[in-house]
Amino acid sequence: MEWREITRESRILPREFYDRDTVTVSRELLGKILVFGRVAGRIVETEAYLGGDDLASHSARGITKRTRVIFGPPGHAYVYFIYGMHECLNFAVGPEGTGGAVLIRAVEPVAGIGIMHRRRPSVHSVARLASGPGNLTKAFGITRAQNGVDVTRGTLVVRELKKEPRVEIQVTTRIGIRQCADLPLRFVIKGNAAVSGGKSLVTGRTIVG
DNA sequence: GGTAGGATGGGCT
DNA sequence: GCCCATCCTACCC
Repeated sequence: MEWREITRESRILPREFYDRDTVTVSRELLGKILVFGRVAGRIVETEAYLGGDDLASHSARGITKRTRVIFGPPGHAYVYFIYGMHECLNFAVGPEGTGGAVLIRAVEPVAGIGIMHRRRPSVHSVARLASGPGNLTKAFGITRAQNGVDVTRGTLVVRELKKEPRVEIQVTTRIGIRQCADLPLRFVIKGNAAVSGGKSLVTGRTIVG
């Protein structure tokens, strides 16, 4: 897709989009266009991390220096560092003071594909460039420097195409967690090649087909 | 096609 | 000191 088409035929998602319950926002982010600088991709995989009782959420133990962004106003990026080498992108959702967040796990590259290849020289498949939360941030150049930024304005935004193709959503359990591992809170565009784990979905049990 | 294991550092108890 | 919302490589079918 050309940049001209992306900017002309879409609008930046407003704060109200993010100011809703975590599952709704997680589902509706599928098919939207994530943009950072000169790189863009279509979101194909998300996970919901609820506030309150969801022990898999970083927000489960309350407000700390790390988690304060999650409890802040909706529509801000929460970027955290994990396993000593990877960073993961989330959006704070729901009203200020609540602990909901959406993890962006994979996008299908749309623009800036040459840049992504340069950042990930060992990857030769376009669909794999930003497939998985750590791969996505590496391909996009997103780091903890983006933690806390407003994603309704600026260089890191999500855009909604005016003519958005209908997507078929598959729901599974979340990947790579131990607590609350049986909750149906992972959402993918069914059959999309950029979904992490490939087409088999073996790492997350399918709840709704 | 598949999986086992190691790299690596910050957050929190 | 232990846990962790990961990924890559090596190696084996």
